Amino acid sequence: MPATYDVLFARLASAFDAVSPGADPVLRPSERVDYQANGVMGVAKTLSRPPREVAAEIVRHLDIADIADVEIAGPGFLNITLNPAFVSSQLRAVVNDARTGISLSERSRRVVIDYSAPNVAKEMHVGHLRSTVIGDSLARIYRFLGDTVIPRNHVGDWGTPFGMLIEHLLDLGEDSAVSTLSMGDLDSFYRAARAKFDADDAFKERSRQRVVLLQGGDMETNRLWRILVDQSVAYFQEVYDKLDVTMTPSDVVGESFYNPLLDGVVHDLAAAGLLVDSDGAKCVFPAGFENRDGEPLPLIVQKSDEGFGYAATDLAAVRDRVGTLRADAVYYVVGAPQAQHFAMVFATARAAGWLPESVRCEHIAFGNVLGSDRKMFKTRSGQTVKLIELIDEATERADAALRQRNPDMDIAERQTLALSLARAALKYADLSNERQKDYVFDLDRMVAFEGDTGPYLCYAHARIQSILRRLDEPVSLDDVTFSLDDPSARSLALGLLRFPEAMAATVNTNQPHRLCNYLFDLAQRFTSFYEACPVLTAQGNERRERLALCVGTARVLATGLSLLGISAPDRM
RNA sequence: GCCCCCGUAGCUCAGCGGAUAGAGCACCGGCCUCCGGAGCCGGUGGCGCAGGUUCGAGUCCUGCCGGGGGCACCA
Repeated sequence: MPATYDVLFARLASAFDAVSPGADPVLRPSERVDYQANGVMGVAKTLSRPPREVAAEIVRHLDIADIADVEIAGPGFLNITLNPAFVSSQLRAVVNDARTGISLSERSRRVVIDYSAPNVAKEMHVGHLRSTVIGDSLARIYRFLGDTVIPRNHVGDWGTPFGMLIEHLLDLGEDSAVSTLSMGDLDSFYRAARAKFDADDAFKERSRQRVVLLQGGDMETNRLWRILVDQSVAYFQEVYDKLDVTMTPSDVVGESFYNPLLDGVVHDLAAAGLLVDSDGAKCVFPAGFENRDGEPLPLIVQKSDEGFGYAATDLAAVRDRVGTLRADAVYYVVGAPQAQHFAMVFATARAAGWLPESVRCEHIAFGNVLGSDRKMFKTRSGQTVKLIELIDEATERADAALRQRNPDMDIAERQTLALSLARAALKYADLSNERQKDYVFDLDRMVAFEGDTGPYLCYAHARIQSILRRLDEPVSLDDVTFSLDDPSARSLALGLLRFPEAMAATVNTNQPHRLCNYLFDLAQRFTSFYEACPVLTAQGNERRERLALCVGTARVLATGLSLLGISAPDRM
C-alpha cells in the first residue's frame, strides 16, 4: 500500500516536473489544510516569473482531482485537502494492514549497530543508558523495515586493567570471585583491585606481569580472564533483560576479538603508505585534523611501547564489519565526545580503501545525561548511578502510582506492570529528546502518567484496549468506510496516515525522537477523538468507523512503541 | 588558540528554508446522568545578541556573548 504522502508527492512531482524539470514540490504537512506544497516560489524564482502564475500552471498539469482538492494560497502555496473517499480508502488499507502502512525496505540491507558497550568487571551505569536504549531502538526499527541487523556489543574486555583484575581474582579465590561477580557487585570487585594496585607495589608488579602473560596468550591466564568476561556478560544480560533490550550474549564482540587483526591493520596501513612514525608511535595523519598548535593531528595506531591504541581496534572493527560481515551500513551509537575520534577513524578507513563510498558509516552521537543541576547525573554522594538501580527506582515509583490508582489490582500483575511502565518511562524519556543534545534526567517527570511520557502513551493504548474488550461481537474492518464527520475523527485519521512519514524522518536521521513526537501527537489526537466521539454507544456505520479508528490507533501505538523498545500493556 | 555540539515560554522540550513559532509541566478558567478524569476544552507566557544570504530565516552564513565537549601515545 503506497503511503499517502508518497502518493501525493508523486502526483505533485510530475506536475512540477512539467513546468520545471526536477523541481522539488517541497510537500509538507500543514496546519491550515492537510498538506501544502511550498516549492512553487522556488520554481518561480528560477523561471523569473510571478509565483501565482507559476502555481496556476503547475495546477493545470496536476492530475490529482481523484484524491485531493488543491488551491493556490498566499504568495504561491499549494494548499491540499484530501478527498474524503481517498482518506477513507487509505485508512481502510491501514487498519487492515498488520504493518499499519509501513512497507519493507526495497532492498534488505545488512546493518551493523554498535551499541551499549559496557566494560568487563565494571558496573553498567547511567552513562550506558543512552547508547543502549538508542541503539536498541534503531536495531528494532531496522529489523522492522526488513534489514538484517547485526548488533555489536563492543565491550571493554582488554587492556592493562585486566592484569590487576586477574590478580585480584586469584587473591580472592576463583569461587569467591565468581560469587561476588555473579551477584552483580562488579564495582566493589573493581575498586578493591584498583585499591590494591595503587597501594601495594608487589601487587602492582604481579599485575604487570599478568598483563604480559595475558597478551602473550598464556593458557591459564586466558582461562582466568575468560571467567571475568563470562561473569560480566552474564550480569550485563540481566540488565538487558530487565530493561527489555534485545542485545544477547552472542552479540558481544569485545575489543579482544580484534587482537589477532591488529598486526594486519598496521601492516596494511604501512603498505598503503599511510603510516608515519612520529615520536616512536605509528600514526596516520588524516587530512583536515589539527592539534592545538595547528599541526597535523595523529591517529595513533600503535603506541611507542608497541601497544595498540583503540584506534587500531576501531580500524580492525571497520574492516571486519565491512569485509567479513559485508555491512551496507555501520552505525556507532557512542557519545558525542568521540566525534573527532570516529571522524578520524572513518577518514583513515576510507583512505585505506577499507570503507567504500557505498557503505554508510556513521557515528550516532548523543549528549550527556544531566542532573537537575545541569551537571553530569550523579547520586547525592557523587557516585555514578547504576543502571540496575535506576530501573528499580523507576519501577518502585511506577508501582506506587499504580497502587494509588488501582488499590484492588492483583499484586503480581501490578508488579509486572510497574516494570513495564518503568521501562516505558526510562526509554521514552531518553529517546524523546533530540539525540545529540544533553538532557536533564528527572525521574519524577518521566514516570508521571500525565504529559509527554511513556506511561501516558501506554495509557492511551490501554484505554483503547478497554473499549475493544467490551465488544461482544466481532468487527469486520475489511469493507469499512470512513465519513469522518467529526473534526477530531478526521484529525485522528490524518494522524494515522502520517505514520510512514514519521518513520521515514526517524530512519533518515537515526533520530528516534521523531517517532516519539509522532506517537505523542497521535495519542493526543486520539484522546480528543475519544472525548468527542463515543464509540460503543454509536450505531451502524458510525460505530464501525469509530471502532476501526480505535483498532488502527491501538495498532500504530503498539507498533511505534515496540520500535522504541516499549511494550504497551492492554490494561494498567 | 583551533575544532565540534548547544542557547526557543518560569521549568523540560519539539519545530524537514515557508503563512499567525508548537507541546508537556506549572499557573488561571471551564468540562463527569456517557466507552478508564492517568483525560478533554480554553487562557497567560518565548526564538542569546548583531549583521548577512533569501521572495521568505528559530532553521543557512559571519561575528560576538553564554554553556558543554574535543585537541599525541587511557579507552
